[in-house]
Amino acid sequence: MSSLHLYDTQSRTTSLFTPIKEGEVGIYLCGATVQAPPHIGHVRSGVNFDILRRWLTKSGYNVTFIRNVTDIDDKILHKAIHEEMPWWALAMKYERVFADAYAALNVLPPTYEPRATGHITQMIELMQLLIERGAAYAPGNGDVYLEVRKLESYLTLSRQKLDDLQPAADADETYKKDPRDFALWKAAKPGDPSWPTPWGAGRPGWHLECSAMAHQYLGESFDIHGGGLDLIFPHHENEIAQSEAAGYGFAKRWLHNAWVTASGEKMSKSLGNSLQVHELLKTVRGIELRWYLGSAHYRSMLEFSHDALAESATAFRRIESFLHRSVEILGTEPTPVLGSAFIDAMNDDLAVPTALASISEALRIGNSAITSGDKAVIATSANEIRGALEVLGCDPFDPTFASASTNDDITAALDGTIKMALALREAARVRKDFESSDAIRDGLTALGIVIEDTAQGPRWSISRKTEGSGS
RNA sequence: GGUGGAAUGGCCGAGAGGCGAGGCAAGGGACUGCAAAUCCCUCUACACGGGUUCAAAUCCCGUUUCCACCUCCA
Repeated sequence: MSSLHLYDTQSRTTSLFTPIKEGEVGIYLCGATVQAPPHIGHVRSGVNFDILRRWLTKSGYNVTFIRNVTDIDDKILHKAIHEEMPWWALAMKYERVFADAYAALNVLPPTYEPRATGHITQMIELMQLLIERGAAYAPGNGDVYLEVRKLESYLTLSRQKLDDLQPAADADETYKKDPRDFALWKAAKPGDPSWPTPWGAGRPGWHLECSAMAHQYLGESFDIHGGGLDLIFPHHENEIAQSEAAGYGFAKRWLHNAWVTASGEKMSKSLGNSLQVHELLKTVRGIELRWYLGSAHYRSMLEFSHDALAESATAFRRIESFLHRSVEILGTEPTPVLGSAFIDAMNDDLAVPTALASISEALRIGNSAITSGDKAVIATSANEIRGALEVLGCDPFDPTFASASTNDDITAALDGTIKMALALREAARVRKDFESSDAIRDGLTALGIVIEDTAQGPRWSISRKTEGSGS
C-alpha cells in the first residue's frame, strides 16, 4: 500500500508525510474573517482541508484540526457601522452564516474553533516574549511591531526579497524602525474596541492571532498549516516570523489551496451575490456543491460556471442513483471499502480527480452488474464507491445529507400512490394499451416524477433539475 | 519592477520522457411497445518556435497570451 505524500509550499516539492508524533496530526487552517457571507471560494478551502482531514483520519491518524475565526479586524468594525450593530454582534452573525454553510457542505466542525477575541491573553504573552527576545518593539505610540530585518527566515515561504517588496503606500513610518515591520498590535482609536496591554490599550493585528492560537492548541511545532494561496504573503510569512522569533518550530508543512475563479479571475465580492453559498444552494444540494468543489485538485484553480456546476451535479446523481439502486436490489446499505486505485490517488497529494476516475470505473462495473443481475459484483462496486464518497464527504447515506424523502409517513403515502399509478400503467401495458400507459407516465413526469422500467420492474424517483445556463 | 501559477480534444478536467485518466456533449449500436436508465463503439488533444533523445504533452532554451501575490483576501 502506498503512503501519503503531500506538497509543501515551503520546499515547493511533494514529499512523504511523516507526523511529528506517531499516529497524531495537528493541522491549523486559517479560517474566515467573519464580516460577510461566504462565497464558494471560502468554502472550497473548507472542503479541501476537510477532505485532507478525513483522509488522514481514514489513514489511521488522530487528527487535531484547528480552524480559527477572526472576529476582530478593520473590516468588521467598518461593516458594523454600516449595518448599525455592535461589532461583536456582526461578527457573531456572520460566524453563524459561515457555520451554516460549512454544515450544508458537510464540512466537519474543527476539533477546536478558537476566536481571536478569546485569545488576547495569549497574544499579549507572545508579544512579551517577542519583546524580551529582542524581536519586537513598542515605540510608545501604543503599537507593537515586529522587526523583520532581524529574521533570517523572513519571506522564505513566498521566496521574495525584502527590498523587492513594494512599500505600502499608506504606512506611517514615524514609529517603525523599518517600513516593512508589521504591526503585532494596534493602538486603540477612539470609539474602537480595545484591550489593555503593558503598552497601552489596543487591538490585535491580523497576524498575531494565528500564531498565538496555533501555539495554544497545537504547541510549539505542529504538522500542517493550511490556507488559501493568497495568504502566503503577508499573512503566513508574518505568522512564521512571529512564531519563529518566539523560538517555536511552528508548521512543518504548508498546504495552500487555489482559488475559485470566474471568467478567469479570482472570485471577489464584485462578482455579486450569485456566487454566495446560500445562493448556489438554491440550484443544487449541498452534497452536489461539495462534490463540485472537491472534485478539482486542491492546488488547481477551479473555474466556476453554472454549467459546470450543473454538469457536476448530474454526474454525482448518476453515482448516487447507482447506490440507491444497489440498496433496492441488495436490501442493505453498502459497507464503505477503499479500492487500491483510490487509495493510491489520494496518497499522491490528494489527487481527487484521479481518484474520481476509479469511481467511474466502479460505477460502470456496478451498473453492468445490475443489468446482468450479479449481486456480488453490485455489492463490491457499491461498497467501493461508498468508501470513496465517504472520504470525499459526499456519502449520500451520511445523516447530514439525509433528505426528508426517507421513510416518513408522507413519503410512504406518496410511494403507495405512485405505485398504484404504476400498477395501472403495467396493466395497460399488458393489454398493449400504450396510449393509456404513456398517459400515466406523462402525467407523473409532469409532476416531476421520473419513471424507469428496469429488469426488476418500474421504479420512480423525484427528478432534480438544475438551473443550468447562465454565464 | 520582484515572486509565483496557468495554456491539453466541442466543453470540463487529470497526467508528466514510450503504452491517449475520467467526465460531459455529439454520432452510431444494444436493450425497450416507445421512452427513461444502463451498457458497447466512435470522435486520437496537449499555446507557439527551436533543441536534447531511439522516443517529448512531459526535459532544455526562447516567445506569446492569461491569472495571481507584493494593500484586505480562502
